[in-house]
Amino acid sequence: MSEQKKLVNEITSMDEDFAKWYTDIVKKAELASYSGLKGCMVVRPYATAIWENIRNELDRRFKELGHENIMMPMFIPESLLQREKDHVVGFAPEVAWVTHGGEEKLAERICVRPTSETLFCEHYAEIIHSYRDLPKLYNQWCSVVRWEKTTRPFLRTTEFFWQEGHTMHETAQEAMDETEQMLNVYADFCEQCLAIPVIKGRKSEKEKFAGAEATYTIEALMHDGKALQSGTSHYFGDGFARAFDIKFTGRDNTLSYPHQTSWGMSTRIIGAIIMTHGDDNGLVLPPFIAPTQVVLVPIAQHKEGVLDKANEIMERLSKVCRIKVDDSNNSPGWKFAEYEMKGVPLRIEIGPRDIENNQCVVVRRDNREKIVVSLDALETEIPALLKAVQDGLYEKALKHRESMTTRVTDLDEFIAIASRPQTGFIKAMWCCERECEEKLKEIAGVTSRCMPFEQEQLSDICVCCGKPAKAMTYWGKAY
RNA sequence: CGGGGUGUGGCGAAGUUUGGUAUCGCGCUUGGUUCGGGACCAAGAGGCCUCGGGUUCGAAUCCCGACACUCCGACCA
Repeated sequence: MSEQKKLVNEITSMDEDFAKWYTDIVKKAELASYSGLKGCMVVRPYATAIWENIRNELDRRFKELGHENIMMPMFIPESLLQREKDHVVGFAPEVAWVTHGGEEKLAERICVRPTSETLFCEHYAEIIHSYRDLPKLYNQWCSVVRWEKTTRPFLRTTEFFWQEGHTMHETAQEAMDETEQMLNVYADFCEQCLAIPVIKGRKSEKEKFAGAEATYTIEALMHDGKALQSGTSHYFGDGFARAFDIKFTGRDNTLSYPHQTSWGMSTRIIGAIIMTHGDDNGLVLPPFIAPTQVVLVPIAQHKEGVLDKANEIMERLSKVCRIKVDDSNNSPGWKFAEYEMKGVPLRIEIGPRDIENNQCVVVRRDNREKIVVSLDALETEIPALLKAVQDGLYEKALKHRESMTTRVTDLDEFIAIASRPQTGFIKAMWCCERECEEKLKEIAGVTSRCMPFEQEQLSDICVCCGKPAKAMTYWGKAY
């Protein structure tokens, strides 16, 4: 790729300054712009359309598994937030508070939801009375607010959009199964629809959600060798149920506490798409979620018959893909660059010469390959090429992750790998003690990403302290 | 929250050291010629120089303060 000429010179190159490259794409591809309030961004129509595609597919998958959507209030009274001790301690530092209604000072402060566990619990306490009321499988699409100190578009913003699933179950086993099932939904979605390979695993005690018994995660590796948590699923046991006094009469006619889960994926995933697939010419979108999958650029469109042909092709192809014609007065070269920057997976060029030969030129965004396609074969060729792009992106991302994953058994080597400009994933054995986790953070600057479900025995001892190891763990620098 | 950087038409910048009529490129509007990798010509429109104080005959420029963005840390799903 590096030998390819850089055609879009408005975007800073990745190697030069990755952070600037990222914000350049966010701005130039018209994904987001800043609002007047710190950390709050305008999600522009293009990014909104991407999010809608993500959302529709996830929503479909959730419902297929029996989940129902619900809409909770955005405000939480302080007393309610404080019901679960670990939870409030975890979130208090980043909560936005409402103190006034109009001019009148409120008797009790109200928090803008940073997450909605407490609201769901309050509601569940009201509606769950019998084992016959279980399970409750609820989900909501909403935005939440966390007063972050450092913000970046999509990756960390004051307000962000997400979905949060909250479920209640009769038994611990059922809840654990749900936790795992939803993590798998996220992982499959990332790999199949977004072409982002992920590592599934469990978070350490230090990294787990405030109030959870166990937190599971899918971790993706970005182009710069940093990790991004891309989705998360928690098992709560009955901790919240006890704190919120949610009880039901069981099959044996005794009172029990239900077992709970929660799981979420946010607009942060758009950041993951940018940083997994993007290149120096801009965004590269996986066809599955691209708002426009094919852009048709007419060449010499003022000439007789060209626009008619273009519209005819669009008409035909709109039955098999999301396609649009750009018949604006910009030059073809301008259009090529523009849609590359916006990451449109395929471009069709059609001009007088093509029409004469009953063909068109199709160009892939991911590898710039130019393919001459007969106009008669478009309905089969275009979907096949879209699939090829989708698969190609996944393969490329997987190869990249593998090339940046290092197995380490020695502490000095660990530190050496961690201090490279692009750390990547480090796989190493760990005793699972917090002391070693903190030490590795201090001397190598990495955090534990997860203990993967797929374990390997690299050695018998912890890479840090030399005591017996309990789990092979992924380490890295994270967003 | 600590340390650095930046803030000038829609976007990107010059001008700030040494105070003196607001500049350039891109974009935008109108008309015309173009059209297979960011076209060209001509004529136009558009600026409380981030905001608030201060110094001065005079401030984009000097001083004080605020805010925002951004990078590096810390924190943080």
